[in-house]
Amino acid sequence: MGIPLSTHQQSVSYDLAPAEYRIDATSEHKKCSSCFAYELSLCAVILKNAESNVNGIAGKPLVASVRKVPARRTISHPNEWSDFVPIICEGWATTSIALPDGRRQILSFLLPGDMFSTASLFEYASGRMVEAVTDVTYRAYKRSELQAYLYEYPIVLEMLTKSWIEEKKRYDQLAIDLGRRTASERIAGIILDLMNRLSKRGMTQDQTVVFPIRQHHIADATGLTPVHVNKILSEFRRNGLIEITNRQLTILDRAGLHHVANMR
Amino acid sequence: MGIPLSTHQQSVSYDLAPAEYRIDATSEHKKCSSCFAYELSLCAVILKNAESNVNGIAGKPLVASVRKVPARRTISHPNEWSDFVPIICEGWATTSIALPDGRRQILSFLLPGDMFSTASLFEYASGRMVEAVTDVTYRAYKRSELQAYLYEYPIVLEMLTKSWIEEKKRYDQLAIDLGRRTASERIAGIILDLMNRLSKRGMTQDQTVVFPIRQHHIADATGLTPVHVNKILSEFRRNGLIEITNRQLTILDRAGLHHVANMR
DNA sequence: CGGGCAATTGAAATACATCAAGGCGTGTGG
DNA sequence: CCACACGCCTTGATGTATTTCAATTGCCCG
Repeated sequence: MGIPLSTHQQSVSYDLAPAEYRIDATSEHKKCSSCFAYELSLCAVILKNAESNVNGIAGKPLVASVRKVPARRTISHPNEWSDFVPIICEGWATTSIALPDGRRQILSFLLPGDMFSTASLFEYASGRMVEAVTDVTYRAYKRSELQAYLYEYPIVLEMLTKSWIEEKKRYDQLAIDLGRRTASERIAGIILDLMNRLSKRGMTQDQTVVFPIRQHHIADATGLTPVHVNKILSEFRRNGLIEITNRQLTILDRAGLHHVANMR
Repeated sequence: MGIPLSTHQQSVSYDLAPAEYRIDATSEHKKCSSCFAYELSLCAVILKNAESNVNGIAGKPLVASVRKVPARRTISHPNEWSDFVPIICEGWATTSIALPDGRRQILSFLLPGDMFSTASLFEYASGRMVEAVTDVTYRAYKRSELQAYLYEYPIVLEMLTKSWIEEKKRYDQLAIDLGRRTASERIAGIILDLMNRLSKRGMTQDQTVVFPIRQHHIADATGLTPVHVNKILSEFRRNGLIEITNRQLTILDRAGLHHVANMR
């Protein structure tokens, strides 16, 4: 019939990343506050609360286990049960869902500061697969503790609803991208979107970023075929829009790319 | 370039549906509890709380304005500001987003008991267009009051997070549908999904339902062209899977349809 | 040095879009 | 009551964006 199969054969056995060590968040403060995404993420809120140690529960600082996963390893399986809420500290990961026959759709790329999903605060299994693109380290907060925090500190709740709304907007964009945009638009769009998110985190130098994702990732994120992604990327290069060398992406003609993306 | 334009030309001027009358929810109890979606929706929770009138805020029952909108009218515009959280009582509606050039993607069909979006409890403008398919009546709760309710009654919050998670699952499905499924799968899938949701509401008689949506709605929901939708529906009919007459859809071969949909 | 993963390219196939025309049903105005 | 327009469905012919298939290359890593 013509079904685009998954583009990435999964040869990894079920293998939960072990908690390497447990720390309380405060003791890691220095480390966290130097994180790329510090101000964006829940982490900042959590740590600041732990610091301004005034009322009841702040006396008991939030415990997070730090975990590390090598590149290309599965971090969590669709129906894996977990009592922890993970937030990325370093590296890139993907969340995706798959059809039984292997077709796969990447829902988002996870960057430092991202929770796997906002809903992970309330659900024990996300229904999604999370995979490391590069080596990844993430912090896993105990869900029950984080929830207690949530009810205790209105600002945390507020932060959460805000990021929920953000997430919804991204979903909406994803839907219209996949449903109604051409291949070039989707690919240009995803590049620009990633650039934005990276630059918010201070992870760009001028117009270039380290760009660890493979073409098959782009394919799975855009609902296209790796071959076709390749052709369109070549076209972008030919037209002087971008340049990719050595896992580094640089945008040569931002306006041009924006125009191709047909952005909002 | 080959851009599928919107399939539905919008000739409706900006026109906010007027609040026809204001009532307090308790006085409408009989009406609401006979609603198709009574047990599924927030409404039940709200009314039951209003009834079991024990502590503080329940003394002041939630006020909802009931509004009616004729078929094909726009209910709310993408950046329209509103202090109300709407829940459908009767009729079908769509939520969609559009690109500047007119391409459009339907994100979901709204049925009785559905909120426009779970996030509408927290955001003043959804970024989405909501349009009536049939005549629609909906209830608009004041956001501030509903939020107070939320913080007061844990069960309401619980209900909300549950429906949030449901919503997330639907988003995920939408993404993989649009990104990775064939036209036939998408269309069969949407039919089965609607049947499920309708039957949960008691809106089916045996295998047939009233089916007010047009082919262009299916097109906009599946990311396809009305023409192509038509061809695939014809095929379904030819193969004895479904039958559509007189705004009524009946499923003749559920197993077959399921098989075409390639469902989970 | 071999083997798997990734990128690249060309040729052929196909799923879906576009274009075009006609029909049917319903409401509307003369 | 007819004429007419309009929205919707239907169908065929043609075009094209994207997939599939296949083969080659380079690269990194053990």
